[in-house]
Amino acid sequence: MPRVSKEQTDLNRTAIEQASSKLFREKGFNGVSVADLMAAAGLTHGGFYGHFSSKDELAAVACATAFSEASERWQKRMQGKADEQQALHAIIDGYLSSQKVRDVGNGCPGAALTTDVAREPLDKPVRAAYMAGTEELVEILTALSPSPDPAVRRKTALAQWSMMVGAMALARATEGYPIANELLAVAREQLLGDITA
Amino acid sequence: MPRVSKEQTDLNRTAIEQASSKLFREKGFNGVSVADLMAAAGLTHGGFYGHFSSKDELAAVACATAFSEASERWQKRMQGKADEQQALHAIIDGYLSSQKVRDVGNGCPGAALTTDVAREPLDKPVRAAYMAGTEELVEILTALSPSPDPAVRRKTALAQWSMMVGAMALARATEGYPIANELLAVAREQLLGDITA
DNA sequence: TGTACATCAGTGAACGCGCGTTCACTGATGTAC
DNA sequence: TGTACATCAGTGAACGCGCGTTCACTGATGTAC
Repeated sequence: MPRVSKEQTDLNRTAIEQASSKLFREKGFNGVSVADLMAAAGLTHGGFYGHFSSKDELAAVACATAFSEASERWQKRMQGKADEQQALHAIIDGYLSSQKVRDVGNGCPGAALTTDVAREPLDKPVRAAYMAGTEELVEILTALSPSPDPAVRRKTALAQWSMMVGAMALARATEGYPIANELLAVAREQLLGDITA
Repeated sequence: MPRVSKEQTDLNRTAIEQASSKLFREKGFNGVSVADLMAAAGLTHGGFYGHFSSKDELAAVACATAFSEASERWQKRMQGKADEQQALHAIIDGYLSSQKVRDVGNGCPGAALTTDVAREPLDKPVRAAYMAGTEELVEILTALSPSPDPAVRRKTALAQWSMMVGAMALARATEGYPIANELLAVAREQLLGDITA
């Protein structure tokens, strides 16, 4: 039953993007096939190239989608918080949860895709997408820094970002061992302690 | 010209391990084929299963090898340093170099293999190898912490480790953009500043 | 508004290719006398 | 020490399989009258 309404076509494309955004984070770019992605979107593999020119192109789109989702998640956590300190607290606390260790598919693409992106050639579109997404999240952290000096705010945000990504990536790789929880706890303590102090 | 002396057999096995240790870090477990690994060791693919029972088993061995190399590299950097503070300085400074961003194959496996290991099932041997290697490096950092309290030393080491791995992984993923160097610089500043302070 | 037809989103078979692993074979190494 | 032979590390063809991508086809959608 081919040919589908324009609305359905858009829905299908969105479904592919969202399935990819999730599956790429879980299994990496090379860990999921085009057929897997299409099946997860409820379609068959042949129609893929009607939506995207290559798997590479989709990787970039899915990466951007994942960062957008993360950004929205952060915005949502900030809502209703009394001040910047509490907003930052909510973001970091939500980020470094042991639940997120297991749920890579709905977690931060910054931590889930690092090495995948790092292994792509420098001119691949996914690299630009990853970098833009990173800046988007660092921007949010920067806005929440208490310092009046913009340079210090930026530095604080970048240091927080490195620690958040590092602790989460390491906790995932050491999942099941005591050190995984230690890493999360120490990062939380250090990052939240810095805020309160 | 098959059948080779026992000494040569050992040399060949070591060559496979070292080539794998490097290539897995560069391209990931799924990014290199058994044939690639054997070719890099100067052999043909068929002989692989005389040395290892599977690619999975080799992944664990290569992971352990990479961490051992890293540990030795750290020990070497510590040599001749006047005190713990200077030794720690040397390790961190060497770790966060922009040269290491490009030379993944000779860099820290902790940062190079995070997501690869995180995607392996919990019972795979490579996970135990990664965890043991992590503990090995964290141990070194712990020994260099200035605090008299063992719990504090451990926490300091874990926080440093998260920051080092996070900054390096992110710098690699954003290589070529200004933020890559920013991330390295900020992490260095924060980690080395903590020492001096 | 109804009808006739062109469009084109999605299907599934097929393509060439590279993967992890197996295996019959080779011939230098190692050993038994 | 020299010789005859068994061993087995390494070779390369072959296996079944899944990959990214292409393409002829289908039939509901969208359009022109």
